[in-house]
Amino acid sequence: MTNSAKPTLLVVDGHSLAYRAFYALPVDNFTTKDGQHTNGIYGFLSMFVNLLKAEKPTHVAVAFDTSRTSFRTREYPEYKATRSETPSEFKGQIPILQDCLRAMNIEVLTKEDFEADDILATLATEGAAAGLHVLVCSGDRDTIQLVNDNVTLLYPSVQGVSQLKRYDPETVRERYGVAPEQYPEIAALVGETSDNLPGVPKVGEKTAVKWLTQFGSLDEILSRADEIKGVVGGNLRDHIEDVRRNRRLNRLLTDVELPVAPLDLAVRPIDAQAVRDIFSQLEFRALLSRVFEATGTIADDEESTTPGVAAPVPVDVDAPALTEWLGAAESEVAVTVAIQERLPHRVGLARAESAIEATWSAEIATALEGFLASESPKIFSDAKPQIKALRRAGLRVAGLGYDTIIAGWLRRPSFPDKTLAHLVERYLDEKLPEADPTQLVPETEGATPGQLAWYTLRVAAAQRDDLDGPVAALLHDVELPTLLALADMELAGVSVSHEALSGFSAELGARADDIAKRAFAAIGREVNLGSPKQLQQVLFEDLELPKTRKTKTGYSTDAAVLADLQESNPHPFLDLLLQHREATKLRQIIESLDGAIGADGRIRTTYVQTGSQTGRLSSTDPNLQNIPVRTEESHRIRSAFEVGEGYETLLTADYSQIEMRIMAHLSEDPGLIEAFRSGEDLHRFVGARVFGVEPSDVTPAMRSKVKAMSYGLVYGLSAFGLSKQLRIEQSEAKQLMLEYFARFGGVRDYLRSSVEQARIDGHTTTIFGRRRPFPDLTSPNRVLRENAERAALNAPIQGSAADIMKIALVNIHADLQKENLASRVLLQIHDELVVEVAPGEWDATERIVRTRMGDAASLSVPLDVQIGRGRDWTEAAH
DNA sequence: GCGAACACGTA
DNA sequence: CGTACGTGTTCGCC
Repeated sequence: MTNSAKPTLLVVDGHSLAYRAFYALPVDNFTTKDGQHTNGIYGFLSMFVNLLKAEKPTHVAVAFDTSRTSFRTREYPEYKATRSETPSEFKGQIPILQDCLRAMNIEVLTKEDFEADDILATLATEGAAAGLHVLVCSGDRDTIQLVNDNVTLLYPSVQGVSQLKRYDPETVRERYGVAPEQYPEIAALVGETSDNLPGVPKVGEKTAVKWLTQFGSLDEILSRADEIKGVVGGNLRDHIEDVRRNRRLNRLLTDVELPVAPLDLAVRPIDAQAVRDIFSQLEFRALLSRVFEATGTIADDEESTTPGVAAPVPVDVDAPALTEWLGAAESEVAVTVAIQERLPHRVGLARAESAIEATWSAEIATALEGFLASESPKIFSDAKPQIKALRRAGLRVAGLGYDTIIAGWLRRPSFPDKTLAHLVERYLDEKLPEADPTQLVPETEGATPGQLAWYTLRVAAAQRDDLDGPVAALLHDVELPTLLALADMELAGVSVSHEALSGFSAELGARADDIAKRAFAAIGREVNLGSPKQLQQVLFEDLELPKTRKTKTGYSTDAAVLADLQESNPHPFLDLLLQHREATKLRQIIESLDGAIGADGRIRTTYVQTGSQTGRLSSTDPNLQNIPVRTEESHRIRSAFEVGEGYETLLTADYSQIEMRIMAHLSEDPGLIEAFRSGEDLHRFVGARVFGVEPSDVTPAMRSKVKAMSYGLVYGLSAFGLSKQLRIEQSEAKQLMLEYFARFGGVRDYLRSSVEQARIDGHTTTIFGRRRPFPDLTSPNRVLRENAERAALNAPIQGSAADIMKIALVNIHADLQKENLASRVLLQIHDELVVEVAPGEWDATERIVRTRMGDAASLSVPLDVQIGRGRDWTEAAH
């Protein structure tokens, strides 16, 4: 019987081959959006798939080492001891690779205390005995000893893992000059540097083979070592014990006890959906079809359509048909509203096996109204703009059950899939039909609303499976209600006085021109003050001022640097430049705000709910979360934000020191908790402890130092950074931190342990279960790792604060509606809300806001809420 | 026209 | 060598 006719068992050393791939493939091309390295996984799978295709094994297993220690290291602790630490980027890939193999229904074998090669040896031996032809695939030369008439070794060539060289007994003899079973004897004499097994000095492959041919066996060589002359003979006699040890260690075990026998390893069909899911997480696309092809998988079940399957053509319905369709809907319905000129244009709906769509009309709106307002769960992809369009058409949406975009962001806040098209690729491995934007008359049709709803439904089904419990709760209880509140806030907008702004803009423009003239006079020529490049020429070459902090392209000219320069090398130009920057910046802000005022005198921002990695919102077009506040001039800008027509006053409400309170809660530091419970001014209290004085004796200088520290801690501030900010000696900053931690040791312990926990978990978690992955915490690259550490320090604190504010917002929004109040929340600026209060509603509104912000979370310290009232934003801030 | 780099506004 | 954002300008590139 020839080998090719026999059933074939393929056994693979997963560890050694993935390791080779890890070094062979450039990591840059194999990193997912959220930073997971995949080069080892990809390289291994690519080779593995080729093997399956070429060899068509009937039985398959992949073995892995469990750790670097085994019975060999116990016998000889130095075994492999010189190998450098396995890179963490590689280690992390192994469990994922194993998951991939399990999804492919490939047996993954490990055995505590044994190496993968011992598993291969055992399977090879047992497999051959069971009448199988065995293919051993390993990157470890010790496996050469396994080769015989029934066992062939596939060994990666120097070119990399894609080129495997076949070793049968004949090729081994050609290459090494001995029979396969004798190869370990050569290896014992020569030694193996990579395993830290020294051999006989000056003895290489050639000498070893010569001796073996001459004496017949290693035992014979060792017992007749006296007969060998010269230096090598002496070396041999001196290293006989090393050789004996090498031989003991390089003998692979063929009787490891395994949970499976070779005949149990028959290839099984892969779990197509599982493979699709894990590959999409790893962002492997082309590999998917190769796996399917090599494993003969036909992926045509209805849950998981093969790539390229066409979306159904939704039926275009009229209002009665729509009503009937909705009446028959028993499960969740996906909704897509196509928008034109900010109003609904067409609407698509999908539920299992059925997609419909309709052009917007009064009749369609009526048919939809009850369904949309009901609690019946509705699934969207990016619901907010659609809900806003429906609102403009007079329809309210309740029962928001799911949003694929928000869910995708919650799962991976680092790189949200911004569009349904991304999610369709990720979760379904299909392409969303897209209109060709370069064609006036597109050749390819974009997906219709009914098709988009259909895709949304299927993405949601696939996506929900890997949404953890706490994250699913966050989506349902916090994010989706927040989305509805934000839609109302965006629709409301905020009233801004064009008169107040335009006058101020002109004033600042004149001031900037005047400053510029004087600045030019100071240096004797005209430059573009807005060009850092030209400024560098002026400062560091013309004026020969000392070089400052380096940037990528030269030297910094930012405000901090200019202030430093002014102190060390006073020059009138420096101060004028700073003033010019301030005036032009302010003017620019005013101009853009003015331009954003709508016909009704209101500015409408867009909150990007998926806009941050921590859970915060962001605000764009225009950004209303960075309106100036610190200077006198900026108060004039905020004064332009005023109560709108039909309303009585503005209410501002902000959390005081919410991040420090969360720090107190999470760290359980008794001192910090006492600080907040005492009601004393936080920085005064902390200052008294740190400087060992009475609270009443804390000077403004002491207070500001401690304040900077407290805030800095939340960001992972170093002594260097603190000294820089406070303009004090680094030693003083260090001392300050030491004193701080001596008094508030719980804070230090918490900060340390939270980063350590994140390193173990691979992510941080907020009080409400929001997660943020941090793959770089185990990076050997110090810059990457330390950046990740600071971000991981901050994420649970900033994120918990964001959670709390969202919960407060949702509850306030609900209460205002419940009590039928016309007052409404307009703005959210991270820890502050701006509310427009209707006539006669101050008391009720103030009560709701104060209560709901105060009870949004139950921490071990109270949540303090400051409320202000006024006709405009500046006035209301006091 | 587009993107990178810089600068700077907020919490 | 302090986290999280968005926007405007300049400048080099295509």
